[in-house]
Amino acid sequence: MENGGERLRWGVRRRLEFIDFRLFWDGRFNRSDLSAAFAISAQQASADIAQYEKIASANLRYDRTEKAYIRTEAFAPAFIGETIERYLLQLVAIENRWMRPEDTWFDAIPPVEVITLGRRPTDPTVLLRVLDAIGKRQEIDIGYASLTGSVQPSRTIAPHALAHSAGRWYVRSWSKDHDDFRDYNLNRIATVSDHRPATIDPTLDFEWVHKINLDIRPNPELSTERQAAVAAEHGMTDGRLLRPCRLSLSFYLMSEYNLDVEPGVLKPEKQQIVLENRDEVTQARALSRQMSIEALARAASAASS
Amino acid sequence: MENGGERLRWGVRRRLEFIDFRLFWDGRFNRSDLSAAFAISAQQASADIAQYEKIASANLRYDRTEKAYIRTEAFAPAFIGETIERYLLQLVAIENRWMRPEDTWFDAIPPVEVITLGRRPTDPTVLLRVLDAIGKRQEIDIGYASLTGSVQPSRTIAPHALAHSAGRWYVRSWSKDHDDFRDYNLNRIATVSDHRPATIDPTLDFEWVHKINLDIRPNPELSTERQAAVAAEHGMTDGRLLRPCRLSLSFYLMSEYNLDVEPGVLKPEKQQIVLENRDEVTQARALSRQMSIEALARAASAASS
DNA sequence: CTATCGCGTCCATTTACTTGACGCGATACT
DNA sequence: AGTATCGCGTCAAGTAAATGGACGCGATAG
Repeated sequence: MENGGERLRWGVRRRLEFIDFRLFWDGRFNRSDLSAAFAISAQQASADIAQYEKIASANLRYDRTEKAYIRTEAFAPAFIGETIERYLLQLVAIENRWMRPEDTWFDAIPPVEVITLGRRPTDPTVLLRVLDAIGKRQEIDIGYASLTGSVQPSRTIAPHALAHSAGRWYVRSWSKDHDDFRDYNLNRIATVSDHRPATIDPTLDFEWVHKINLDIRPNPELSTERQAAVAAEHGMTDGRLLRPCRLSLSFYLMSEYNLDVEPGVLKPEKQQIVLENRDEVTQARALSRQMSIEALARAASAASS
Repeated sequence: MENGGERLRWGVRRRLEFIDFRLFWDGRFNRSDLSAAFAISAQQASADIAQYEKIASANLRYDRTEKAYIRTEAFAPAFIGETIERYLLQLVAIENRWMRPEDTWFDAIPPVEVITLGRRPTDPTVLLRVLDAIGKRQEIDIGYASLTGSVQPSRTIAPHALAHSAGRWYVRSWSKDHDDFRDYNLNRIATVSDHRPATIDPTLDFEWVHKINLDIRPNPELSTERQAAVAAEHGMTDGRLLRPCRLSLSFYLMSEYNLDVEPGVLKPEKQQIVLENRDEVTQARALSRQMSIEALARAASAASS
């Protein structure tokens, strides 16, 4: 039941996947659902259903009074397999208005509540230009939505990587105005105007290049029982979790889990994990940052001489 | 250039979308890319490319030395349109190992770094049983991974909704053991064994049913300038944001943004927004919870008499 | 300067899919 | 009752999609 035939044409396979999908999420589907979703004739839909029945006959039965195919108790996904997370993400995207329900296979959207403060959707053109600049090592002029709302006149940046944390997208870039490396919020870049070959070397971004192991442990102020629970939840071994992490990104992870707050300030429930080597991390970050700035200054003076 | 012909067969349309996709993300693609991705012949791939050129000729040109179709400056997505977020989410999913790269259209995964502590992937069977129970108003017996690692013997719950917050999935349910409504972490439900018609009324879950407006403002301890910035970032009007929210979910939102911390405890940068009506919210939540418990008790005694 | 590779295009053939028509069982209408 | 309707399944004939095979072309590698 697990493997859903390899020798099917791509299109047919997608339609059998659709059947699998609807059986999974709704427990039922129609011949007309199938023909509507793929704009195929009823006859073809019938043929596809017959095919699906050949492969996974135990998964469904037709109910004449319901006028629909109903999932059986024995149902086991034959096509969508382990890709459930994908659809869960789609639900989140739909609720956030990043995706239209028509672009998914959902019929009735399950009763899902997504709770977040949201963010601006990403502008395709901006993303494209940024990706290009990263791939081709270009510097670009961007219109950056200053946090006060107005769009600042162009700043020049040379982006070299994209990062995602806590639902936000960041562009790791060299900044011409400041002559150092910084993070720009992707969704705040309003426009990308010009592009030229980049002049700086992204490997000088030590804060990005260098990684460090975050030494994460349950908050010792929690009860022993609760500490064990936290350890289990994060898959710790021997009560600690070593999470390798770029220095510049450690900031976001620390921020997300309140690892950047002095122990004792927050109630332990608000700070279930703590960062054992917090000082080491912040110092390494500051040091790398300083080294980058100096390296950039040296590179600039070498170029001008 | 915007609309990409409606009268194409579904399969062909997907392949033109693929061309659009690869042009967008990689700036280039091959005939062999196309035939490999969809398991079609080279001839058919050629035909598809010709079709794409007919619709959006300005988007690409063939480079003989590169042996590939290259995106032009004038490129404007003709098929993938505004659904960029979808692919950004796929990148996150890939990095989190929730999705395999083969299940997406990405060739070279863009240099994306996803920073999170991760979570267990969702078990399809568990999700299916839970969704069923929600849709058919059933109560189920679950094996819940106690936080200490061991799987607790079965508890009975009657789930009635799914919620997502800060990357985690919750199942809002009535709990038989406690005779009240609680949240269960979906990824900690290890097994779902039996199911029976539910005996309780989910509308008694007042903490879920009742909504409240979270009155969110920039932290007044920030500089005026920075406050304006925060206001802009969250799309506030007149310096405040009213976010309607189920009482039970307000907990997660407050937790995510440190709205549940007393003002003054954290540095303002760690608490850029504050909840003006925090007391109102916590009181309303406690009250609703109490009302639910009493209503459930009344219902139980009425049923036994 | 020949071997190789990827593209484009001609052809005949196979397969997928459509349009059209008909019967069957379950529900809804009068 | 009877009859209209709807969704399913299927047979048959026609069309569009896709394949396998063959050939020429330009660019690159040895």
